[in-house]
Amino acid sequence: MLGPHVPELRALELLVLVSETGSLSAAAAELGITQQAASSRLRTMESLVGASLVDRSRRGSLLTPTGELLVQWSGAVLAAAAQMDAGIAALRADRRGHLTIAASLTIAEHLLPGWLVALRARQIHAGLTPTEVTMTATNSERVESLVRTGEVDLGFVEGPDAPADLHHRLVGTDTLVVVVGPKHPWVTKPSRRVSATTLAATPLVVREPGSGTRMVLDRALQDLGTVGPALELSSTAAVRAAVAAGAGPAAVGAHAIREDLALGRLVKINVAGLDLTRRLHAVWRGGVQPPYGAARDLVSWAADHPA
Amino acid sequence: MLGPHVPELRALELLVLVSETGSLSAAAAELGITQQAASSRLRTMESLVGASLVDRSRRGSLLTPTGELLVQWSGAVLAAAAQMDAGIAALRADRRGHLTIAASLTIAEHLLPGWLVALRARQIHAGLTPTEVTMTATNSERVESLVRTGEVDLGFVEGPDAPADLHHRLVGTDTLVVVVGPKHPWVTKPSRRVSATTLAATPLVVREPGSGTRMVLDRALQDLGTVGPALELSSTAAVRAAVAAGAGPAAVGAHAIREDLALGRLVKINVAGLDLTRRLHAVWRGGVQPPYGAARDLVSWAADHPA
DNA sequence: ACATGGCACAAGGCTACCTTGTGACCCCAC
DNA sequence: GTGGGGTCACAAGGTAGCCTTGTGCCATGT
Repeated sequence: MLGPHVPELRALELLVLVSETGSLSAAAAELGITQQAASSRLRTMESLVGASLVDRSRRGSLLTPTGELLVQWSGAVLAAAAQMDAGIAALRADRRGHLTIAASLTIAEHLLPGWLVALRARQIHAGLTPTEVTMTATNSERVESLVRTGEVDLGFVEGPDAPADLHHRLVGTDTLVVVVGPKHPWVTKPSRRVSATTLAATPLVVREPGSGTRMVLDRALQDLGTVGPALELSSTAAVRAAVAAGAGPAAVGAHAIREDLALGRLVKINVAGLDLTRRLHAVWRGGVQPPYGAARDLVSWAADHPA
Repeated sequence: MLGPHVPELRALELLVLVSETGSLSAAAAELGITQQAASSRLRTMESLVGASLVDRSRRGSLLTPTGELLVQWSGAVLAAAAQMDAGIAALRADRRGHLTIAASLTIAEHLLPGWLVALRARQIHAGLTPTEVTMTATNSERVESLVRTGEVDLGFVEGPDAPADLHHRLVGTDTLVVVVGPKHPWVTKPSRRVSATTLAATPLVVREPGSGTRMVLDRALQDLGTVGPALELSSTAAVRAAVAAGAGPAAVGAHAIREDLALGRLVKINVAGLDLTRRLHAVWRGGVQPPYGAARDLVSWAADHPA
């Protein structure tokens, strides 16, 4: 829950613009509002935070140290918001004549928005008009089929290997982590370590077949003889909740549960000798190179900037 | 600049709460507003984003896939906002009877808010009432003096070494990066590499004396015979702007210029054989252990969770 | 001296939000 | 079957916040 002293995004944006332009009226002009509106918005923000943020003078405005601090913090918030903006823009974009992408949920959530922001920034920096991108988020299996049928220009999938019949390029890897609820018996094991065979013999909370996470897990356990799942759910959030409630162990992407681990809602279990590496690939049809200029840029940026 | 389709923080928060509680009215209750207000807020958010985010049913509400995606993105935005909230709370807190902290600017900006959020979460998780923290952000020199005079309970400083006459504990390290503007002659050097002596013989854009960044730089260059600075500025933002405009090279913390590097506003230069490591220390007066329970928790959490 | 640029104050209108009141619907328990 | 608890939507009304227009002041610079 957010306290009552946090300004809204638009107010933070204004403060950052004031810091960059050194003037209230210039910042207002950038936002397309009047100077008076900016002045008042800033005032309410100052009374909200409880400190003066801007030193107004007759020839411009300079931030106070507190203001600078807030600008830094706003930077992080607005960077995340910019990623969301890119994601929303991709969800909204008109589907014709633009670059269409399908991505697995993990990639759509955590990686793709950042890539889109970077692509856009680079295009603007190069004097181009930014490409409009349309994004579909679905599981890896369906992403591959969308690429095969040509419904999208470019796909991003996750799984143990690259798909065989599509051109691809590795754009990242991550590793699944095995977690249990805080009251699970494994929590008391020495160094919280269990063997791969123990894991394979335990009913797990898993994602639906066709998801990259599920494929990696099935592949890792296939030689150990699997037992049926305890529960099969179609979103990571549902898996997290089920595991926290004690439904059984699960293997999930590390970033999705960082906060749960810190708060003790979930506990990480070490599993010896099990390869839970998930490979993230860009995939496309046709030539060896990704199709368009923008798609090519996006793929090479992604490949060069692992998470 | 943020597009017009990004909801405000409160709206995002509502969506996350709906996702967690599975009910519009429950989410509304948590926020202290009526169910109708929540319903309308959600509606405007949906028309803003241009997609339906929640499937309303007679017994609860479930997010659509798009809604889930937005929740994930909101997670990043709200996490950053929570850090800002913690920071603002520390700026606002009443100074008596609470834990008072002074921190160098870098730490106050990038690290401390996260630590405060974690401390608060752990205290709540342990059933304690969270400690109110008061924070002052200033340069390392003044932080040390505030700790010495007892005006604050705990300090966080950065510099080449730990301060000699205070108890301390290492809570992180980072490395300064040498950058120049995109049109600087060094950009064309092979592998963008210059020698330490070349750097020492060049007038630099520096922070004011007393800042940790400055101390690290002075210390690293002291045996090479320094030339006077090109410009002396009292904030990292000012340094970044000056360097980008071509005022000369500067050494700055890596995280502060990540975006500038990606956009090509600044270019990183490799300097051979120069130790620009900055050590981040918690410092306190009195016993070998940090004073209070909360302060001790904070320090050990910080030490155990490097950035 | 006068234009320019920067900010604050004041008044007015509009919009958007929130609250109260109400209705429809479903599930469950009795 | 029927009433109670729960969910959400619709409607009406008030309020408050925000934005715009209009104005004044002051410093700088030409």
